[in-house]
Amino acid sequence: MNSANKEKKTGNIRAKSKVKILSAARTEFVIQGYKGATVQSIADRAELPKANILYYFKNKENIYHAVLEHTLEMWDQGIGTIETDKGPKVAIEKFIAAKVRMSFNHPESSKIYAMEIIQGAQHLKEYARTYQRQWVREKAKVFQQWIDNGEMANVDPVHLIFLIWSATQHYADFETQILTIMNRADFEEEDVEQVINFLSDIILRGCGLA
Amino acid sequence: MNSANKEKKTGNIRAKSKVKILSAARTEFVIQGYKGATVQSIADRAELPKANILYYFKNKENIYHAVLEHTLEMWDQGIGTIETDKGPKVAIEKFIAAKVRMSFNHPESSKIYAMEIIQGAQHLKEYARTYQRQWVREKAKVFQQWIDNGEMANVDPVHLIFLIWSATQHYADFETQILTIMNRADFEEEDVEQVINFLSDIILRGCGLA
DNA sequence: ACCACACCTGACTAATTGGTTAATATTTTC
DNA sequence: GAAAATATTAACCAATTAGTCAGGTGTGGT
Repeated sequence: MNSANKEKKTGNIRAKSKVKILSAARTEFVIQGYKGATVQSIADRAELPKANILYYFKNKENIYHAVLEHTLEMWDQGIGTIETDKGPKVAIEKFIAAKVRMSFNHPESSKIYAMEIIQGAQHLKEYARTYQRQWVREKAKVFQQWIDNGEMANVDPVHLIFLIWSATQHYADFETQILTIMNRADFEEEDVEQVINFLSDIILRGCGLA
Repeated sequence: MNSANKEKKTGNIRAKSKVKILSAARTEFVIQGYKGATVQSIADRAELPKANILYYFKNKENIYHAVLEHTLEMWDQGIGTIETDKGPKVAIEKFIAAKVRMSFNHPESSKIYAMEIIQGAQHLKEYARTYQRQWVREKAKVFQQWIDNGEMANVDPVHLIFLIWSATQHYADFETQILTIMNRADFEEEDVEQVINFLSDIILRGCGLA
């Protein structure tokens, strides 16, 4: 038996447990914060004994790192690439739509990430930080070309990315406040589309792309 | 001597200590989170013995509540009122400017508030939550009238408020990320004006007010 | 059957931390 | 300047919690 097969078999139960633990951990870290979330509370939520958690993850920080990494992976997969070959309007529209859907479908990941940044990104490795710098610069360069070609209004591309970023992320991070203000218990499917339409509408017009 | 004078005198040292403690606490709560910030770490930052902290504030939760309350007061004072008597353009411009300045001048307050909301607003009293609902509804009503009068584009007023809120708040909460992306150590005075101009420009145009 | 290895977990420990207390010092008031 | 009120602080305690460990149980391969 080669090592790939072995991994697949013996890793099965391992993988399942890890997923369960990480899911519980994500929730606990959001609600209680890094220090406030206890290994015991994660264990309780995952319905596993505490020692079992620490069998799969060396320590609490390791769990947190795994949660963070998962978030970054998902972010990269979901919105890492912007479709730039059909012009600014499609690019912005699709970017907004993808990011809004991410916010509504995975609010916890967004929240974890937000808290990490707010607290100074102490756990984020250097490469994760500079990676984003590269990402933004790359996209900004494309926007700048569109501006130079007169395909969209002359707005600072970097700040435009911040704007889209913040406006979309807001629906995940400030979920609680938004629901309170809208006097609702939960978001519904049509809310997602409404937000996408609203943001696309106003931001496209703001970019002279109406 | 009347009680006002008495308060003024005996409250002097008390007030000074409290300010020092709250300032230290604010920083600690931002960096470490509620559970992560220890009374000792607050004491160290305030350069006071721990027991002295607990002489002025019954317990840790009390300190946190005081920090939160101070934040809400400042928010209300700085941006509680929108100047609505000069039409939508001035109203939006001034609101954006006030909120951006708040973000750049008091990022820690914004961060504390953001973390509180992200974690489910567990410490926010009911009145604080519903107060904001009233606030948003009131402002939204004004926007709606402008829309009905054809003074601005037909955009959902509530989501417009969310948009301005998030875009401005972002510069406080995601300070770390933004500085990294812009490859800067700190913000400067001209950054504030640039952000105000950028956001006013794009949002006003988005609202058909260019 | 049996071996090797992965998986599981109750019980324990050392360190941290919120909060108390009681004794001392300083300031205010008259 | 003495009494009263306020402020200060070291020492202590009970509770919580991250992480260890030793002794299990299951399981797949031969």
